[in-house]
Formats: sequence, C-alpha cells, structure tokens
Amino acid sequence: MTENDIFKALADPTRRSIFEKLAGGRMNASALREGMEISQPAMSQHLSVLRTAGLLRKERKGRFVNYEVDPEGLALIAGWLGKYRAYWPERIGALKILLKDMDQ
Amino acid sequence: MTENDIFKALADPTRRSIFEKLAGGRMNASALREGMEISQPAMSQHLSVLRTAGLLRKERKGRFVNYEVDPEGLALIAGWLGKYRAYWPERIGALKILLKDMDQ
DNA sequence: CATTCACATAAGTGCATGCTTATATTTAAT
DNA sequence: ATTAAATATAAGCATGCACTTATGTGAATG
Repeated sequence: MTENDIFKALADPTRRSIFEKLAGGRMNASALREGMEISQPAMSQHLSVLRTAGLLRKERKGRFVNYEVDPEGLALIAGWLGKYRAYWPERIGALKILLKDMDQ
Repeated sequence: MTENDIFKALADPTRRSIFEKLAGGRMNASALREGMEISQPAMSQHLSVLRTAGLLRKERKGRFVNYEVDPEGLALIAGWLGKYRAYWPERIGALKILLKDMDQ
C-alpha cells in the first residue's frame, strides 16, 4: 500500500471504472462484471491490484467475495494532493470541502 | 488533458518527483535534473508527459524553458477525489496529522 | 460425495512505456 | 558568422503490464 501502488492502480481506466462502481456500495466480483465486457480472470486481477494498493477491501461471504472501497487508499491520495495545497484553485468545490474538513 | 493522461503521468515515480520539485517553485529543465541522475532526453520526455496531462505549464525564457505547476491538473484530481467524498470523513483525522507532519 | 458455482492463480502473448544514443532546433555568446 | 548551450525529437530496445486460455481452490447444493 504505497503511493506508487495507488497511482499505478489508478492509471488503468478499467480499474477506475471498477472503483467507481464500488463507490456506489459493496459488490461481489460477478456483479461488478455486469455490463463491463471483461473476462472473469481480468476482473480478478484488477481487483487484486486495487486491493494491494489499499483502494479496496475484500470480505468472503460464502462462495462470493464482496469488495468495497477502502478509505485508506483515498486518504493517501488526499495526503498527496495536500502537498500541493498552495496550487489548489479557489474555484474547486470539492477541495474547498476537503480543506474545510482538514482545518477543523 | 484527460483524467487518464493525469493518472498515467503520475503513475511514474520519477515524474512525481519532478512534479514535487516544481511545487517548490518554477524551474528550468536543467535545474530540475540536478541531483536526479536522469538523462536530458528522459527529463524532456517526462516534462512533456506532465505538460500534456495538464499538470505543468511551460514558458520559454531565452534558451531556457521554465516549468511550473498547472493548477488545472490538480483540479482534475481533486474532482476525481470529490466523487468519493462519502468515504473521506473517517480518515480525515489521520490526514490532518499527515499534513501537519509534512509542514515541518 | 459429486457437481456446480464464484473466484483465484499460472503461464504465455502483444502492446505500451521508459530508457538509451543520435541528431535536430532554438537562442545566446564570442 | 561560428560555436556553444538548453531543450526537443527520432528511433531502437528492454521491461512492464493488461489481456488471454487453462487450471486450481473453496464453498454451496443436489
């Protein structure tokens, strides 16, 4: 779970799609594949990369495995972004919210 | 200047180092190379990737070319991070500590 | 207990990517 | 004008990476 793992994991558009899907709530690997035109092994490999990076957690549930967003990874990105705070544009709402939360 | 360009650009540790150096202020390509053990063409190529991604701006100054952080790219990352705001809060405390440590 | 289902792992393949050396380009200095 | 300095581009190469097919593992169901 390093900065490098995270950025490499997110460098792939398919993995970002998977991550985005999971932002909607926990889901198993088969459900994730629906409407994604991706093979089962490919999905499994992508999930492994995202998990190793600290962006996802997994939890076995019988013969299914549920995946969910792991805030640890997001915190690391936020930390990285925080280093460049001096350059954050004023107009960015999301950042303003982040900034506000961090200042408390 | 797409989300994909940005994440791919940041997936390389050398490029992240270059970007971090530039966070300290504008600098030309030769100055950036100092203490980095990287060839001139490699640096030029990295700068090109970062610029295409929208993470850097360039400005010719005589026979030097100064590079500086472009907030546009950071805004895009912030926008991406913003989509997962629902998962931020629990970790904001740790993030605050992280940022505090980095300020020293 | 045998089969089926959900998922993981192994091994191989083609393309992307970061490097190299060589050369071009642009501006400054002599 | 010539030369030198700063940077960019070209072409080739080696490694990484996302995919494939095939097979393994672990759990439910009949």
